[in-house]
Amino acid sequence: MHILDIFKERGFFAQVTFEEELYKQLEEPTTFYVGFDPTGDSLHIGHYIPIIAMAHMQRAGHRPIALMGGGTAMVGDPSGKTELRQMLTPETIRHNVAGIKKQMERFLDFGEGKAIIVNNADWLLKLNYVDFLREIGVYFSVNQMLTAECYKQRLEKGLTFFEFNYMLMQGYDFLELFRRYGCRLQLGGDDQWSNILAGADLVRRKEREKAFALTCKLLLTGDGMKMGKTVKGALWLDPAKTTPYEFYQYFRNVDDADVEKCLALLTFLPMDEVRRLGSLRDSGINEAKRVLAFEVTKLIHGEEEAGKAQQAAASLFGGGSLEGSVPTTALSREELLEDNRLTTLLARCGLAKSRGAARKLVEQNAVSVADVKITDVEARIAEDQIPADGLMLKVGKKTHHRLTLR
RNA sequence: GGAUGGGUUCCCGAGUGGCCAAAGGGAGCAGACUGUAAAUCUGCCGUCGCAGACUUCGGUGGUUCGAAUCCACCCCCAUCCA
Repeated sequence: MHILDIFKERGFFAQVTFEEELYKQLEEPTTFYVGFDPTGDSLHIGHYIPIIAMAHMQRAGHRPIALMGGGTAMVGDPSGKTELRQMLTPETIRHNVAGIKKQMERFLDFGEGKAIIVNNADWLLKLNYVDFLREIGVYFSVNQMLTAECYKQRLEKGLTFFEFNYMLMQGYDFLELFRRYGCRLQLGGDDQWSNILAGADLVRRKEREKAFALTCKLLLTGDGMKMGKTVKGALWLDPAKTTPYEFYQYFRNVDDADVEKCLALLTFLPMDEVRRLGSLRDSGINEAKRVLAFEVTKLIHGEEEAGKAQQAAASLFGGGSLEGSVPTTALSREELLEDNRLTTLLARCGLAKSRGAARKLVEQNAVSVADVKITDVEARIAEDQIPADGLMLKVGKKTHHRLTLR
């Protein structure tokens, strides 16, 4: 099956240039790239679709380049956000790149010549302003740029020249990658369409060579919101930032309407299976959600962690003995003796932001200790109430936490 | 550089001297209902907290018993003109 048809079938496809030509191009091994902002040392679920797309491409015999935007991060993409980015130090970028690469290795084979990882700071920071304008600037029409969707929105709110240049920088990346590695395709989220187009156009004009742009649908919830936001912020791929259990739970709880879409985009399950699971209705769709949560967690954290998360979820929600991995906080005896009020413990375990917040949760009937609802804000937990395998704290219906003594 | 209109709590957006921690909506959290879903209804929703205290309305100073609200200067944004 042609890779573009796979993309279409699984719902990746958003926009593409020269579709016919690209079909032909992709019949032979092609080098392509996806850009990532190394603004943090972990990827989150928003980065995940392009990564999966890269993996599909690599499986189809193409060579991916993961471009770290160490240079472009110094300007910041104006599409979407209004704030200026923080300037990153080279050390931070190196640290972040290392972290991100590690996560990508689960999906991409970085073996000899199979995939490339580069940082655009290597060429962008060396650029000379006048040379750049003369070489690259001449190929950009301001009139045309202003009609780009990403700038149109900003024209209402204000756009600095500083940010306006972002598109040229990203365009230049494509040109540079074409020159260095013969890269002919840039892939990205649909919000990157204008920027990607700029690069493909630049290669075509400057080098008179074929270059293509392809964007993937963004991971949106049924009501058009960006997916992957949780109480704690983004849904991270780093287990230290978002535990496998939390990760699993996020997908276990997606909207019915989003299940099939997520299965197609986020897993490698065959489409027949995806369609079967997606067609389940009412409580039957819970099976689909379990599969979705397990598969995605497996891809990111490995089968073992996914299994543990699934077990934990099953026992917590289905009753029965507790197995698997539930977030746990270990307290020393001294800490417990110091202040054993339930509200304090909830705050310590991160189940509430503060004692005040914990108090409110208790008042609202949200807290259970070892499956017993606690309504007394002054409740205390004695040492002998904590079994060896830990005391289960529950906030709301879905947040479980284990408290143990060291 | 000039003229005009603006900058309010996570977001949108009311508020023009005390009744303002600040309407309303959204988001978020919790409760009920459910299928660990959605929709709906209810409560919470600046910070810490038992009470109560403390900090916010672009910034800095000022007027006043009292300022998000009045004055001065400054910074930022939008629109139009140069």
